[in-house]
Amino acid sequence: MGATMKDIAKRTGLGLATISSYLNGGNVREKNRIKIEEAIRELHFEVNEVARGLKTNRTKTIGIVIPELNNIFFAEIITEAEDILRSHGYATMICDCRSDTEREKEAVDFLYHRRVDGLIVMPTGTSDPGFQKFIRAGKPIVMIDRKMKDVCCDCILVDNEGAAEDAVNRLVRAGHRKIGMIAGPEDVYTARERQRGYEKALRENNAVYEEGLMARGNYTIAGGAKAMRQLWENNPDMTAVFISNYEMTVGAMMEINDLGIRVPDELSVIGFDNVDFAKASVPRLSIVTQPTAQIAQEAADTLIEKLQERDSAVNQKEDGQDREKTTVTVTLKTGFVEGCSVKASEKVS
Amino acid sequence: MGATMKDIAKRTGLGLATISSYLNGGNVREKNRIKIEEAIRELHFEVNEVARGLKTNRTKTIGIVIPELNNIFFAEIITEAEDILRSHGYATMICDCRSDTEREKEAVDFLYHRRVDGLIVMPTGTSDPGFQKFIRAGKPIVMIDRKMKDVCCDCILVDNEGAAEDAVNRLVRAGHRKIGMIAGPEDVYTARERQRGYEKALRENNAVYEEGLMARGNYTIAGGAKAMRQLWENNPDMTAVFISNYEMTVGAMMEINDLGIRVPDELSVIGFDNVDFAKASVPRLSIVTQPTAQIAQEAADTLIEKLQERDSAVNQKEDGQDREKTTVTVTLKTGFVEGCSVKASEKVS
DNA sequence: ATGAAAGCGCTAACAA
DNA sequence: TTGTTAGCGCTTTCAT
Repeated sequence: MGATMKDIAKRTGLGLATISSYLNGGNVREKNRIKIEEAIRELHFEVNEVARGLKTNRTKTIGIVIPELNNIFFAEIITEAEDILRSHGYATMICDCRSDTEREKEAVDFLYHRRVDGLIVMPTGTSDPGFQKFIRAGKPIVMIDRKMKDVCCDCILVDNEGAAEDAVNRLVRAGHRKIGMIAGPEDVYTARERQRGYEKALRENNAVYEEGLMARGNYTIAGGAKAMRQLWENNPDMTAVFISNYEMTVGAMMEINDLGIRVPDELSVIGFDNVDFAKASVPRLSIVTQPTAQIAQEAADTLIEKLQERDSAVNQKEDGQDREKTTVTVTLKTGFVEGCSVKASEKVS
Repeated sequence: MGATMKDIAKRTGLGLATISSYLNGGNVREKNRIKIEEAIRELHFEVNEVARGLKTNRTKTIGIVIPELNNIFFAEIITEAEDILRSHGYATMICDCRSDTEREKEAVDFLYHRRVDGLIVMPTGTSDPGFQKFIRAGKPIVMIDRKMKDVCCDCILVDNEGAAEDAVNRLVRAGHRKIGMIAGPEDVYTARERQRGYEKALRENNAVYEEGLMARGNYTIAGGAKAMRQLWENNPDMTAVFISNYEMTVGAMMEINDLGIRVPDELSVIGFDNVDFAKASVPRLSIVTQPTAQIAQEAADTLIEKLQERDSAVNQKEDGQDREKTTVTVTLKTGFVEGCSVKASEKVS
């Protein structure tokens, strides 16, 4: 179908090696360069990356495994990361595992068969779905958003604990004492972190911490709605609530509307992620924001760096052993967008 | 690094063809099957899909080109499609071209080099970014959401005109006469279709159609906000508005809140896409919904079918020529989710 | 700077 | 059913 290097060689009367050299930025006599370029144009030649991949044992492809593509937070990161990787010549194979550990395993396996050069992952569960295979094969992994005990790799995290702490502190500073939280599932890393921040803020401010002030929402819209209702019914004296992810923020707002709760007069609210939603809410929501673009940039950069390290290590085999597995963990700061959903309570401490 | 078929052959004392046959579901003597499976397990053998792809000229990979991954409508479709394709053994390479025709060209080229077997695309512009190359190579393309004159391929569309018409009709039936529309960019297929539906509904109902009642919002949040303000300022007697995509719906709602417009008392609103946002709005928005899962299913099915057709055509070469390029265009119905954002006006016709 | 030739891991004739 | 062999399109020594 398409022309191959052989065709170019024949057409130009040159050898295969010369064509290859030309294609890979090697030195070629001016005269030949022109001939080659002409032939390429006339024969519509395009490098076959598959063949190249077979030979070099590098597919120039990165696998991405995420819990949900259909989720703005993840989607924003992936968009950025894909863009950066592609600009470096890397294709990305995205696998959405629907927050299911079984599917996650399949996805990792799938990508392994496809011989991707590296992985960017947001692990769903707490146990390794097969990352070790990649590590053993010397293929770098960058973990995003969540950390994992038994897998040794680079991590790009967000200061979830700090974010939650800061949010709750803002409520405390506004004079609130009975502050509820809608937390995520216990088995999710970020959820635990955010919960810890909430508890820390309360402790340090000598505010009340009661079991009943924390409801779990499972990181879903429906979960957020249910948790909100539960909190509202069980805590008539609660004056503020901190919601710890986007989906639950949406769900909670739905429920708040249904219950006819006036924000911020009856209840102050701080949500999470998605500035657009926050701005379109009535009243505008105050929210914690995550640096999605930065996460993507760090992740892509880290991975590409590791990949290049590996490439050059092949050429100058000398340092084959002293390649210490130095892994980096970057923790990024969150942001805060002020809305009108927090009311200064009577007493300001 | 990993074991190859050769290793398995050596280990079992069998020939390469036998191993290959086993791997591809051929018949192998029970005794040998066991030996092979044992060797595979012990050597941790995994098929190298890259090598297989080189040989068969099939990468079992589908390219997806979309304007924005970071957009719920697209993301929902992609998630579904990826899932279906993967379950059929196809990997997907997603390229987000940021609604930029230049990037779109690059993406199509990129995927061509990667030798993907087929394409699912939502074209950004109106001219071919390189699809012909795929068609010429016999690689199927399925176009989603938008249609394109000069490219002959299967299309999965949505009845945009009907959707808009229906929405506006609802407003008319509720007694509205001065109905505004926030339309999308003129060069986007769906935008034109939706606008046509709006105009048709007005015409058929003898309602007023004035230039000033239509504002263009560019399919973005900011655009939607600006268009809303413009409509509101120029049409003091407008009692209802139809917003023709999700982002603009969000933007319009922000502006409505900022302007202090009471919905639906002062203004009735019908938005587009994203049920979650609609439900979380105050009041709950009435919206047009698109069948994202169905779109994905149709697209994936159509593509897979074409792919299989092509595969079997290779084996039974007889019908090489009578492979008519029969292309299908499916148009799916939209849905409507009733909220509380439409008020019955005084006079009901 | 260029050419010849070997081989990456697999599939697919063709033989046996 | 199984083994042998020849490539798929590229990169990469090793000569020249």
